[in-house]
Amino acid sequence: MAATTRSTIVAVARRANVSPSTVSRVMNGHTTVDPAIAERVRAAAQELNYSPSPLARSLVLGRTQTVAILVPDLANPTFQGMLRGLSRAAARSNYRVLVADSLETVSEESLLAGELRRSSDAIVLCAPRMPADRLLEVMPSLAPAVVINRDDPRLAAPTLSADYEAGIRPLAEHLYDLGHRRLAYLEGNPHSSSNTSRLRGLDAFCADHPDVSLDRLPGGVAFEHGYAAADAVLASSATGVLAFNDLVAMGLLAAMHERGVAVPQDLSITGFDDITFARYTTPALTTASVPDVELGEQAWVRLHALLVGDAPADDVRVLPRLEVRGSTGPAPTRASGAAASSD
Amino acid sequence: MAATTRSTIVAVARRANVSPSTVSRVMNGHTTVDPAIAERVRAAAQELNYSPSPLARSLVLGRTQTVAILVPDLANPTFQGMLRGLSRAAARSNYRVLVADSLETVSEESLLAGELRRSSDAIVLCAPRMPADRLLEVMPSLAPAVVINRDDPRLAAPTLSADYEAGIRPLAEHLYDLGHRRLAYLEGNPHSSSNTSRLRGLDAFCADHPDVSLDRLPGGVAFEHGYAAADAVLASSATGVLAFNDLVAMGLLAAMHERGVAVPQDLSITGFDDITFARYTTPALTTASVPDVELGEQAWVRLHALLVGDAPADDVRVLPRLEVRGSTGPAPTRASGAAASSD
DNA sequence: CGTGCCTAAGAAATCGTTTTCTCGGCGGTA
DNA sequence: TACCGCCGAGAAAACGATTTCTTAGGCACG
Repeated sequence: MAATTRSTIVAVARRANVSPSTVSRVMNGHTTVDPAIAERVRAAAQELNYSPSPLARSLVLGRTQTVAILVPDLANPTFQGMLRGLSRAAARSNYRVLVADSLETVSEESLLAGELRRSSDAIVLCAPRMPADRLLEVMPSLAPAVVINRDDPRLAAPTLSADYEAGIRPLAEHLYDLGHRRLAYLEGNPHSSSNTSRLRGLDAFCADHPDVSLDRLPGGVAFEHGYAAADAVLASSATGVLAFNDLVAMGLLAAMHERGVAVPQDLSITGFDDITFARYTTPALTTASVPDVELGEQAWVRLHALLVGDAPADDVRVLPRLEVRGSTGPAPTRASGAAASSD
Repeated sequence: MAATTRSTIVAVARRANVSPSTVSRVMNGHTTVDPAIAERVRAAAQELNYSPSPLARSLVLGRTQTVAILVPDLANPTFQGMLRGLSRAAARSNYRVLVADSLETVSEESLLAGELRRSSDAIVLCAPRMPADRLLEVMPSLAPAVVINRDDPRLAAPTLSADYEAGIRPLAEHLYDLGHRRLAYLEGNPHSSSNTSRLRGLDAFCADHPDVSLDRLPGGVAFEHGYAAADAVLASSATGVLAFNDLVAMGLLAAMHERGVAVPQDLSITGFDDITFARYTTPALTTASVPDVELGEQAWVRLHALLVGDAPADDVRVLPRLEVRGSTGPAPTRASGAAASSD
């Protein structure tokens, strides 16, 4: 019968008439023990429905068989993808994943990271809004750790990132090739590293195309932010809009639909990330594809190397791939332009 | 200076010239200790950058400050929502979340659940495909635990569920009211409880409407399954399709679009769950809304009650809410029917 | 002035393992 | 036959905290 109280190693030892050491040895198959005794121990363990306490093991072994991941927002499909990639890859090595999202609390992010790290063996840090100096400050206490989407060269930890700076350019060029000259960028969080990266890319683009005007508009990171930005977009008289990410683009898309603004005839919209659902919007979203699941998997590969002391694998820097779909089209002629044309 | 090696409680004790007991007392504020000494201890702790090992605490306190959640598929937005709800609610009580998805390995699901449970204080079990008897068998060893979407009355654990049986009926009635008489149901996993629940609901519906014919077609749980079912749907000559969930519906939608079948003019399609993206498809998806995030939050409420020994809150059984959007419309007249009309 | 209680801090037990360390016995060789 | 070395199993230390148990000292009261 299964013991009502959790059975311990000494219970098994008593039942098999051996010492706890021997039970441990049998369970872990470390040293060679007399086959007869081993069998007796296994039987006793079975009867008592014994399995070693992970806690006690962790304490003495110094490893928890757990990795943590901190993401800014569990509602964002991109971070969900990273979590999924990490979780599945780690599971293959019999590691579990401790998850937390920091929501909007940038201030306590580093404390949270520390706590997570202390109850796991390693951590994946995805904190686009944490100030660079603070990040550098806490990193040593977080090791082993990998960082996602922070490209500060001073970071000692392995880094996985998408090259947002280079990745946004093809989107802009795409719009340019379609004849768009008045563009708007719906910003993400102003202080996030991924936002500033995109801005750098766009600045470079503008420098190469003096005939383009680019408006920076307040945006955000989710549907509602894109939705709320609709009026500002129309007021800007831009014909092409680069949204911070797919969610923002979808929100904008919905708002434009409600206002009767035709996409892409009156207005072209691009997203970023290529979340699964980007191809199912109306029209399907032109975007730049970031392999989130793969980033999560690769994060595990880096972490695993750190954990077993292997030579650290190279940093990963993926180039987002332009994905042209229906939400972008030729720039409207001046006459048939969007409602905002002032004359 | 921060110690290079993790500082322990005895290090702090030595530095403050007190016993480890006193340090512990100060850190936890349990007994009253001399203010001067307390200050000395705090200073020492600060200087050594000390924070107690969660592992050691867990071992002696018998709680890990962690809850686990097992979901069948981390890629499914519904389970992501539950995870999010759980994680955020638990975080408010300073609990962390250990996450795992069982993917397609039903066989090892109960082992995985046990492992997860043993390294946490409680578990949320979301295992729609685990056989009922096996579920009943493992539940005792998993307590404290809550179960999501299993309505077996023999279950001792608190249960959170959506009433799929009752919830699918309004969808069917909706199609019926639109004139559809030939319906098809794209099944989920045949052995999943949520699939059989829907089937029960549909059977009842059919019993009340003898003039309706319902085809059961093999489907699945993800985009690709819905996509792949397109030909079978057309061959069935159904005018209204109830997909197992929104993902399947979206896959079907895409396939129909490619085939030039107009939705809802030629074919009406409904989903289930009302994932965030359901309103952004073309046309937007008629579906039944399940509050996944709230289910996750309520799971935490139940778990928390169990953990602190409160009276268990009532089981939750939510009724999915019909959400009519653009993917359903009047049944086509016989002449203008879908491509499958054989003449 | 002595006894008793209360407080505050240290000593030691505990949580459940793993892993040295130690010791007894056995076999092989000189 | 005696000794050395090895092997298998138990004893004990360690992991890093918390918490009971103990004890010393101070204060109040008789």
